[in-house]
Amino acid sequence: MESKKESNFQKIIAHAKEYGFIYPSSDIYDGLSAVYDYGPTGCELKKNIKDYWWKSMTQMHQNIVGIDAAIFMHPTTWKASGHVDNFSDPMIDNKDSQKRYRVDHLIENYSSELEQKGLEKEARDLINLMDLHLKNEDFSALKALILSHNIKCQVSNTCNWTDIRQFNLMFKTEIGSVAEEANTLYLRPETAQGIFVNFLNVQKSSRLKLPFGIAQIGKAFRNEIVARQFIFRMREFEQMEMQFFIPPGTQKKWFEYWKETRLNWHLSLGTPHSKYQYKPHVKLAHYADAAVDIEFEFPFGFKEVEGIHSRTDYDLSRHQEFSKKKMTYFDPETNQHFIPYVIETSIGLDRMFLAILSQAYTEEPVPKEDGSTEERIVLKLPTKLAPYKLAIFPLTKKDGLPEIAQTIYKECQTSFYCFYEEKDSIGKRYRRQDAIGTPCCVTIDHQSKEDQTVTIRHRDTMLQERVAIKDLKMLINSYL
RNA sequence: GCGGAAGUAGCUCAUUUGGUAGAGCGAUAGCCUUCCAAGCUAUAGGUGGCCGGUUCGAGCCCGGUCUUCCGCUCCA
Repeated sequence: MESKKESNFQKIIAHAKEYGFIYPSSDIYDGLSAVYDYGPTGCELKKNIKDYWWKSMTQMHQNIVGIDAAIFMHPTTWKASGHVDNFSDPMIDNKDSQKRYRVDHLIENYSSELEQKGLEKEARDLINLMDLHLKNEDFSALKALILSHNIKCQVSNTCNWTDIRQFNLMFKTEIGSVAEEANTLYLRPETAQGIFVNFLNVQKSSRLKLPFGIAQIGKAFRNEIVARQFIFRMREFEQMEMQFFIPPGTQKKWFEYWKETRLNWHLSLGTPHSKYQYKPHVKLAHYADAAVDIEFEFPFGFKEVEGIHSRTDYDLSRHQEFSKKKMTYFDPETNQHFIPYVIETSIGLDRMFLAILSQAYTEEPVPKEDGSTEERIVLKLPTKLAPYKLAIFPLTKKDGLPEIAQTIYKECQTSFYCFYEEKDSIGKRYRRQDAIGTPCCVTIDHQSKEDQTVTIRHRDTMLQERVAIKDLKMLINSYL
């Protein structure tokens, strides 16, 4: 079973490349680890997922507006958010057990062992030394400290340590032509902070009253130590986030509201409920007072596709503290100033893409005329997400059929994406559209010249019906 | 990061013990046919991941390196 799932995942990856959904980045240079490019069909599908989310958030909610913040942000942003302190840790590996430790945890553990033995002074000295070396980022001194105290790995019970390495999960770069400490910029590791620092701008310019939300879609970057599983964990990825600002004390109610609303959004795409589950966080992040993941059953198991976090007033308070700007909201009804609480919904666009793709990928037997069966591969994408909505085929290349087909193409292309092809047999053309998930194909045949009708062939059922050419556009639009 | 496996045409794979690469599918053009991947003809496409070594000669042997996959590890 497991191996079948795995091989299915391999097939999805191969299919994604073959049909122009996703390629490895810089493919001609053998790819770049954990970075992928979206191809012609892939970028349409991705864009359609984005649009579907964006509209459900902004267009469908009077009190949610969008922004598009820059990827570069003032360096202090990341001090305030806690990313500079929490996102970067010196690590050390034990070569025998192959277990990795955070250096500070390793030394702190040993220090508390010393304390228990009554060696309180030694313990204190050790911690003081560690703090000094950590502050100076003197890794060789830190390693010497570990070795001189004979600190052992709890698994292998040896001191066979690697050198200490810094794993900073934020990508660094410099602004300006001179590389100085003060000019260090980070590529944002999450999009949320762009919303928080714009909270006052948006609230005032849009004259919004609590509760209200700010939505954003954008790239974020994390220098993951290990990034794997295709586009599930990439170093450059795209988030669709909404921060919902509320009065303090109402966070439980709104957390439940968004938890339910967001799951319903996923289910509205037709995916069976059994493919989704909630996973509450047991260990909460430093900023949260409640958190739940919405997990999807990927080919490699249930994994997070979206997170809903009750972030309290942590972010706005921290920005108020670091920027010295008041981040409070004045409630005219109660005549009170306060820092709003925040419920965050954060969905990984690439993960959503993978969820949609793996849910849609289907291999199914097709009975042939001679009684045998063959297999077809079909992407059963929701119609609103499909890259192309309609493929238009003249049955033959002559007798004026291509001309009629082109007329239909021109008529429809203003309303939705169409695909035109006259090459190869009709069956082959149908199957190619199955493979990229086009929900409908119309074929122009000789009868079309007589009575102005065409056959429309449906992707999932493979059934055909005859419709008037003049009704075609309306019919497809009714599916969207 | 550690361990294991792999890298030959767009894809799936061949190439018997070292003698400068083939097939199927796919692609393109044409013919014939026309409602579920039909047939025929022709064409294009590879300095065998990359670098180095051994050898008269390396896709094959050796070393290094990059990338991918699997397992561990990590993942506010």
